[in-house]
Amino acid sequence: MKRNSGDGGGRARTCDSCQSAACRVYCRADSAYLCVGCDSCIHAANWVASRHERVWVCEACESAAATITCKADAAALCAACDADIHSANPLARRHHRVPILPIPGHLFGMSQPVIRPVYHGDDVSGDGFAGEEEVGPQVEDEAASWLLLNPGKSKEVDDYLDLVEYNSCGENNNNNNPYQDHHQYSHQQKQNNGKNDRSDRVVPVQCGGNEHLQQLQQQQLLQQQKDMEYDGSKSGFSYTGSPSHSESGNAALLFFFKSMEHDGNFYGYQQVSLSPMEASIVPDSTRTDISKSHTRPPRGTIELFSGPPLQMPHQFTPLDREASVLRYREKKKTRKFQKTIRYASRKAYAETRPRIKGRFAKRTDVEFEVDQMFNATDMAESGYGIVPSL
DNA sequence: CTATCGCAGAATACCACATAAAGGA
DNA sequence: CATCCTTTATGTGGTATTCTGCGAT
Repeated sequence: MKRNSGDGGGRARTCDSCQSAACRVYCRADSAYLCVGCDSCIHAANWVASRHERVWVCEACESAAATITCKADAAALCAACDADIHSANPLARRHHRVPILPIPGHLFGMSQPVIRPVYHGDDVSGDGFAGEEEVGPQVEDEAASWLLLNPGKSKEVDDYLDLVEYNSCGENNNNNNPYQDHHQYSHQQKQNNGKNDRSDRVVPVQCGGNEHLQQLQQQQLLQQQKDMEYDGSKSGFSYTGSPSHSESGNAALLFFFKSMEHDGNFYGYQQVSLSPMEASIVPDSTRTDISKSHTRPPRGTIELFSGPPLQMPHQFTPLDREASVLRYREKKKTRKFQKTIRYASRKAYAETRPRIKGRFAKRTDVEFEVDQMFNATDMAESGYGIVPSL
């Protein structure tokens, strides 16, 4: 896990039991932070243990017990993060928040909240849309259709993602760790993306068992994928994701907002680049819903969303719907599509750095001296030194 | 109908190094 | 508690390479 940079906060707390995985729940009875696996082991051991009152760990800082649930964001937050996040802007202040409820039973099969990575920043930045867009009923439907999954759709999506089978797979797995399962899956997917093997494996191999059955499942999934992609295009919104910089692990998302289909034709699509830092401070249920309800993201992205088996949102009240649509519109207005430079100084250095075939090259002594001379001259002329960081 | 090829465009990897951030003294 | 030093992780851009989708054959 990358170290949080900037004002993002501290590191995720590790499980008090295994000391390795990131904790997800806080057991009040044991005063212990636990990962999903350990929680399952410990609290499924006996009836008394299962009655331990537990709460989710704050999804923002991942290091303190959550005290409130933000209904608008579908996120469990600690008091500090709640104050931080919901004082950011008037819209955030309007979020409906309630004291967090203890987790009943054990984690698997929970309806909410969904454990997922949290991104900080203020949503999809960028603005690829030329000018203001009209918000017509079509757009509203578009927003609603993706924001608010109805139970019927959930089933569809569930089927498509093969969640049922996948979940059961995870349960059958020896380590009982859905996080690891997911990671293994993504890793496997990476391994399989060679030119000679284009069959993006959806069904995890470790499920083992009948090879023929797996092939059949793969075929079905491919067909379902095709269907879903078509449906996604029709609804005017599909997305794919990729890490912008695999080296740094900085997983940026690439959202492709396919324009609405009119008269059976597509009118191009627009691309949104979203880095985790550009994503919203408030854990965004909208984005989460999108991630859950769309086509399987390509390699790289899956790691970003690695977590326990995906769960569909439980129930949306009219208030939730209104809030979600409102947030969707707000985001659409403030989208920025161009790349955001976080450190101008780094950009400046990168631009002046010597390159060989586009790659950064080592500076020779001569170049270094010349560079220093120029720097000295610049400082003398401008009175400024290094370009200040943003 | 399927397989293969070529092409175009998108996505990703790679590099060095300044700097932010964390931790220890 | 504040300061300094060391270590580690991150971010930056241009080009080459790889991947992917699609049409032609």
